[in-house]
Amino acid sequence: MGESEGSEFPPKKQQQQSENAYFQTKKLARQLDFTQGVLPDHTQSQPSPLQKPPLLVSPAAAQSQPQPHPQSQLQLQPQVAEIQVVPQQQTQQQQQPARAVKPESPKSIPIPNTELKDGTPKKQRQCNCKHSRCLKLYCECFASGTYCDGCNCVNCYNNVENEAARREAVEATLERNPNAFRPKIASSPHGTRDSREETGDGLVFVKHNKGCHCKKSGCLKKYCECFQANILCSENCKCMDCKNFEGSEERQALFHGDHGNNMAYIQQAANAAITGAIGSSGYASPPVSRKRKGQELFFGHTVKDQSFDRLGHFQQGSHTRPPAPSSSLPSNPIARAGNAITLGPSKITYRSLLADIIQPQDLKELCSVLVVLSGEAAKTFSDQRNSMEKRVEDQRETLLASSTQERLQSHKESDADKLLLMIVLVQTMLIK
DNA sequence: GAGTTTGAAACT
DNA sequence: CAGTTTCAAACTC
Repeated sequence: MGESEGSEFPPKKQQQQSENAYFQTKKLARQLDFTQGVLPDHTQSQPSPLQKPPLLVSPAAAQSQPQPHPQSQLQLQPQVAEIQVVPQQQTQQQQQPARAVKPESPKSIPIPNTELKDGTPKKQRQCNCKHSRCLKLYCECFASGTYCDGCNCVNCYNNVENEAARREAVEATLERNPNAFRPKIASSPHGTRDSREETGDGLVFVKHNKGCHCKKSGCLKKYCECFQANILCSENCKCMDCKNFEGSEERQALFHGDHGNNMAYIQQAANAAITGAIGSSGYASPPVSRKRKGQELFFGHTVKDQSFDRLGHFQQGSHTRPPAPSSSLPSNPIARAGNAITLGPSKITYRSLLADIIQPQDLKELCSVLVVLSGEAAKTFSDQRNSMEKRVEDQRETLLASSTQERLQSHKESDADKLLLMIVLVQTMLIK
């Protein structure tokens, strides 16, 4: 058994099945054809600016799950949400209604696994697979639906040249798990963008679809998929000794670390908020370069894991251990219910990425900054198109209005996001 | 950079 | 479905 050659592609099992399942898988493959750009008609899907493109779905999955962003039909789930500043252009794009997006070429499939370091967007991440031929989910590229490009992998089949093998691998993978390429982190059925929009409170429901099964990491290391995605563990998780829950001291210790003055950090967080990275199909956090000491960014313990699940019991941290009286509804010391709105079925609520960075008192300052900036912007554009000026003025007015004491007193965490967004927008306009 | 740890994915 | 093995990323030194 020659080691790296060990596994066959397709695996024997699949080969055997392949005849019987041929037509079925063919059908699947059609939808999964990364190279074609022919999209099934999913126009009923709602293009959600808040939702990253999930995956190609099997027919079954397609039926049972909310439809992803059209683009997703070709782009597999991005592992990471883009958090860089999003120029208005992009915003507009996001707002565009469903439209079939056709990849220019296979190479376009790769999702910008934006890796931000100091605010600099980086290229798609590179895998280092040696034994999987990059044809299994072990491979991040494959798992995210992208071709390997510039990776350090060995014997890679995840490329155009080996499209056939790749396709078979995709089929096999889907056979095992029809949702294999679907986002692991996604808004819950109750937490689509609609919810968020409707509430106006920036609520969003995010959790790991399968949940993690961590045993030793306390769910506070990137081994943990939830942690890596910057979300709290949920009732889906079966982890042990979980510390990735709202209120966890260990967890808080992580992000009360050193990102204090890191503008990039703030910007990223702001962008995440802006782009709606949270709840996206992709991870909400930048994949940050590997080798990081200490668990740097915890961009927002973005999600608020509300304590009760539908059955009235809470899991957080409990997936953990001693059979806590789960039925007795352990008073959840954590759920700092500040904004902990009880959301019925969904126990996760959106929480500002900046909630722990920007304090209530900072809001006023932010307002001031924005007022000044918008004022400058207004001047800058005063001799330009009236519409532009008006726009800025509008923003300014909006801001001023929102700066009232009353507003500040009843501020919500999401205000920080909005303020930063406005600042970014105004700055962008000024730069232009 | 090498070695270890970890947990998801794959396999039995 | 549970247990085991394989794998590659995360992490440590």
